[in-house]
Amino acid sequence: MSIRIYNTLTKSKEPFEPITPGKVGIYLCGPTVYKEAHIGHMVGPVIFDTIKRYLTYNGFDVNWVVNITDVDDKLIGQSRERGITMSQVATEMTMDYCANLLAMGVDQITSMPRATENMVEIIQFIEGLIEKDYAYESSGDVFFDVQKDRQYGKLSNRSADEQQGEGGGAAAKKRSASDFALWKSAKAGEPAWDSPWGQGRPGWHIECSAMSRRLLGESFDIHGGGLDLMFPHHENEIAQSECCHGKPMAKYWMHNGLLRSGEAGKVGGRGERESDATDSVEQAASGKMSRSAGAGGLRDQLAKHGGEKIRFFLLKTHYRSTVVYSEAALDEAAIALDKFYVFFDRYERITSRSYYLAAGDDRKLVRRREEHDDSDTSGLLAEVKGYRDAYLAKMDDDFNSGGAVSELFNLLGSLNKFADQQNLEESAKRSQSDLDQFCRGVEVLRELSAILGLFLKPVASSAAGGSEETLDKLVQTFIRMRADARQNKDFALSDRIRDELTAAGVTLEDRKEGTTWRLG
RNA sequence: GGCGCCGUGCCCAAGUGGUUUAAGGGAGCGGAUUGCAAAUCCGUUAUUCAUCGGUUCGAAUCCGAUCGGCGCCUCCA
Repeated sequence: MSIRIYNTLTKSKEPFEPITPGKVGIYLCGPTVYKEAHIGHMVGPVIFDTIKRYLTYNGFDVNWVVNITDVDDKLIGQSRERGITMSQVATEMTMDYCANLLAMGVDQITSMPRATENMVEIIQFIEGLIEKDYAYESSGDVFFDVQKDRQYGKLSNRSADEQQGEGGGAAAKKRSASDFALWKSAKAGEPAWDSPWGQGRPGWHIECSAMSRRLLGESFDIHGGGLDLMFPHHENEIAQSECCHGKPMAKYWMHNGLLRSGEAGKVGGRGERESDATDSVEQAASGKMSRSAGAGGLRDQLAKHGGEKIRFFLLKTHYRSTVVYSEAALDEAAIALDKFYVFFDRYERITSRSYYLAAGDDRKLVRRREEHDDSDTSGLLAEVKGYRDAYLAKMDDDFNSGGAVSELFNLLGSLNKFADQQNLEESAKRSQSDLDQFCRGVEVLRELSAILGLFLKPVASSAAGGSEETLDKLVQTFIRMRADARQNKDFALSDRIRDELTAAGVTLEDRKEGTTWRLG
């Protein structure tokens, strides 16, 4: 079974065959860094981070590029508003973006080129288009001549004359309304770069054509981005690159679904949105996730929920679907995730080792899928293999992370059941061979979840550093007091101790070999 | 208006021609376990996949119509 990818260009799933065997080039359209990111900006990075992990797991050498747009009208606007330079705005917001990516576990990006650092390449690219007569200069501006591109509109299935293009002052300079800017002349006081057409800055689309060529070549394997970028951005990228090079820009075009913000009280959903006659604030906020919709800062959301929860929440659903973001939906994801965290504690009780060390270091986790030893097919391991095969089949099918997650739950259930039945928590009753089987099953769980970028390292406890130890001592004291009460059959007192701890956020669990506790 | 996407149990969600008389998670209910819980396990909640027609030996999966939702056509990921 090989990997298949849904290609927007052909509207069908196609077998994945990279242009150069063994190597994969991916370009993902990144952010315009003028304001702090919101959760919607993380959908693409999270899914492509997962895609890269999966391709690496399958033995490919992946080069993943995410661009940073650091010159643009909105950036200029921010710099004026805040009284700092455009470059300062960009640097600040790029750092914010990168910090958010890391918090979400996105650490697979190979390079993040900035538009302003690629001016030479951009200008050369525009010159090439002018030479080939696909672009023209018009009093300091340069436009792409859409009429010259016979194939224009093939990605989004539109014809050139349907497109409005930029209006305003630029319209008068254009040969036809659908032409779009490659280079914009600078007005007084705007950041500008020297060019053959005078002082100015690049248009929105050209940086992606120029930087992808520099870093990935004239033709590369996968180009990705949000569904909203399909038109006009990606269409224009195709026009620029393919007219310039005379060959396909990217073999596979992938578009992720967009995030919507949902109203409180509803878990989410693809379809309905309740519409009241009154135009309430809540209603205005329920809809497309965008900066204007008051989606809430990602920074706050990350602080509140943690990156792993949000990542899991996004990966639970197929990347091409619309996801509705709400607190209720996130709470549900948290409950589901907890099943794994609870199991990791169980693993630790059984083996006296941290789950996070179960299969060596992280690099070993992302090994080639062929490296499996399936010679041992005894009871548990046969089941484990079944779930692993199902998991990989789901991922092979257009990176169906939602389906893959369900196999993770199946695997988890299998491991819990085995631990129950073979009394693995009671050292006197268990057998070494059962323990070995169990550990090998857990290694598979760790390996498969690593593909999704989950459970790679312990989630930072809400209690900071040193106070963690103090908290444990404190809780242990209560546990001892409660144990005494239980000895004396004073259940009223023992229950009160437990209830009050629960109210304080500490859950107790009585086990054969003693009482344990956890937060939450 | 043009171009697309979607409608699966109480909620979320995979599946897109037969191995599915439909995964997985949440919620509910019943049971095992527990002093009672928590956690875990077992059972249970869609003869049905918006509706109506059609194609087919066979459809949630293909085609058409209808209803409902969503996105893009404005430099929003």
